[in-house]
Amino acid sequence: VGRRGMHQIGEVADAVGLSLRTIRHYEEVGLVPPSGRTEGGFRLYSDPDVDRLRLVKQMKPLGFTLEEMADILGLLARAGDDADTGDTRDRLAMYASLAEERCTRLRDKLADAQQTATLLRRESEASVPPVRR
Amino acid sequence: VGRRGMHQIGEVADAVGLSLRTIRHYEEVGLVPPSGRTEGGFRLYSDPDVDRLRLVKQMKPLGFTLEEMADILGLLARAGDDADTGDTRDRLAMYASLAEERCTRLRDKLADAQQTATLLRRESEASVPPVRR
DNA sequence: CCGACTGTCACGCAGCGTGAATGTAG
DNA sequence: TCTACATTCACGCTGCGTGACAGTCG
Repeated sequence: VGRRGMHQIGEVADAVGLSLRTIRHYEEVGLVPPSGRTEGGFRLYSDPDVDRLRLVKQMKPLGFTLEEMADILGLLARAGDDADTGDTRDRLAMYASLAEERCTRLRDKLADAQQTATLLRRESEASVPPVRR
Repeated sequence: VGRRGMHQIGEVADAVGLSLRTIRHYEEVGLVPPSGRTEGGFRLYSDPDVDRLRLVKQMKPLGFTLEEMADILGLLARAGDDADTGDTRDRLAMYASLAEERCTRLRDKLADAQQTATLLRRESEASVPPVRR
């Protein structure tokens, strides 16, 4: 645990479950920039930064691009800060609908995956097993 | 429906739900080669070919590489044809285990996805709605 | 001063999407 | 002959993995 509640990348990677490369990549594309750096150039992440990374990780299965996620994080931030033309809410609602669709597609994929897993298991155990004993 | 129970790519794409590009790509990498061609060079897929494509599509959520899938399809074919050193079964069993693991990971992802979707929906409907009327 | 950690390039890779220009089927 | 469908390049893109080489922290 670094000074002033700031954490360096390795620590964050362990905590959140993302690779160093991924976290660095998220900075490159402006998705989750560290809120600080040490004199020598080490990235320093605040607790909110870490939360942000966690949210991104959670959001990943929805299949949004990193750019879209950045957009969403922005909207979420502005959604509380008032100054909503309502536009913010509208766009969030669109993303929410999209997310719901992706969820059902994910469910379908899970069903396919399970079917396939079952098939593989069955084929791997078929007609040979009579353990011969 | 083409002659002799053979189907051309567009038909197959519609039936299976894969893009032309994807189907062609699967041939490029040797995953699902069409079992024939017309004089002029049009790909012709037999019904078993189509089943193969369907299986691949079903298997996709498991996250195997195209190469691994080709391997698996080969094993499945040899699993019935006898001549099993038992090796075929063993490898299938390994893939089955892998598949089962991937399934639980998929379930986790689905859970994350749903959580996120719920969050987005809530944020998009929070505290503003008093439709002002 | 050493070892663990981190930094920046920069290339590689899978799995297609997306034209462009051309040929085939019927 | 016309038109819908198909063919082969071949480059583009996302999201990192994977070194290589060098500097920083404690």
